[in-house]
Amino acid sequence: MTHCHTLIQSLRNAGCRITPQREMIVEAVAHAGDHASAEQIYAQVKERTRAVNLATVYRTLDLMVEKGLAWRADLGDGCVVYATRQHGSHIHLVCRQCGGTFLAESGLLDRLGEQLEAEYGFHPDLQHLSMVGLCADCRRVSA
Amino acid sequence: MTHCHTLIQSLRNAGCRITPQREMIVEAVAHAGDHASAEQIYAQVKERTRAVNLATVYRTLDLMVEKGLAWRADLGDGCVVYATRQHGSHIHLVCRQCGGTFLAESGLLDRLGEQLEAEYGFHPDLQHLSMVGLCADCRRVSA
DNA sequence: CTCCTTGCAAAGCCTTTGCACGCTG
DNA sequence: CAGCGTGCAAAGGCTTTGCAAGGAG
Repeated sequence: MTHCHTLIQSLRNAGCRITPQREMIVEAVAHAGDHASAEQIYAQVKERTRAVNLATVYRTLDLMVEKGLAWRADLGDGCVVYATRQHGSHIHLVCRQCGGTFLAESGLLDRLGEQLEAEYGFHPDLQHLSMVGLCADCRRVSA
Repeated sequence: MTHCHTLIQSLRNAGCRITPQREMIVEAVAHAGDHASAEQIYAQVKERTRAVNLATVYRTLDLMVEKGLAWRADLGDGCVVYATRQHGSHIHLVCRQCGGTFLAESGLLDRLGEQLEAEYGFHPDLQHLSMVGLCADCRRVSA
């Protein structure tokens, strides 16, 4: 995983020590796809070794966010997920009925971002965005 | 507060019993302005009487949301706020630096909502929307 | 050799729940 | 009077923290 190397390198450059735990956690986040919770990262790492503690996962994730290597997205309902930057920005569509999450192009947001910036001076983190609502399936059912 | 009467009446019509606690909590939410946390509602009610429990506040807020009398907005970071429907829809702009929250016209979202609906079949709750980012002040400081 | 990181366990925080009593309708 | 709603206290889930031992640089 060449991308992991970049991330690890960034951590090293930031003056952080590289431990086996950190390597595995970073790789897990990078592999995790669009988003993964702390618990999911933990589970993935534990498949490779028992020698990792959940507290360490939290600490490492915080570290990655702090160093700008990953995003933390709060999907609401206490559901927090992490993703490496390379996955790019997108909107998390969270269904309030079935709890499912879907992804949408964040290009839709460019215009909104510009407007917020122009009118309010507020610069939104579009990578972090999540929207609650009803997904297509649940709308069909409740209709 | 005539609006409170409407809310109370709605509760009654929904088959709920009207207790002094519920009246006070409903009034507190209606007065609370654009948004208030459970804790803030609790504090506001306690100013009038000691005879209310935080658990009751949570239960009543849940009830109001369930009956469609209030919105629950998850601002991220475990910060959850409530507002009565009369306050209308708006975007919560949450600054990740200073923690401040600002309001923006939700009209900006109409277009986005339509697009999400057309392209993904997803119907977003625009009233519930919050966006994390950097506010004008914090951008100036960190620049 | 220094001191950053880790594991463990305990504490925290916010929210929910079980239960018996009390009040609404 | 029937049974919903309340207070109290305890449990719950997720996350953070303190501390001593261990490993990176």
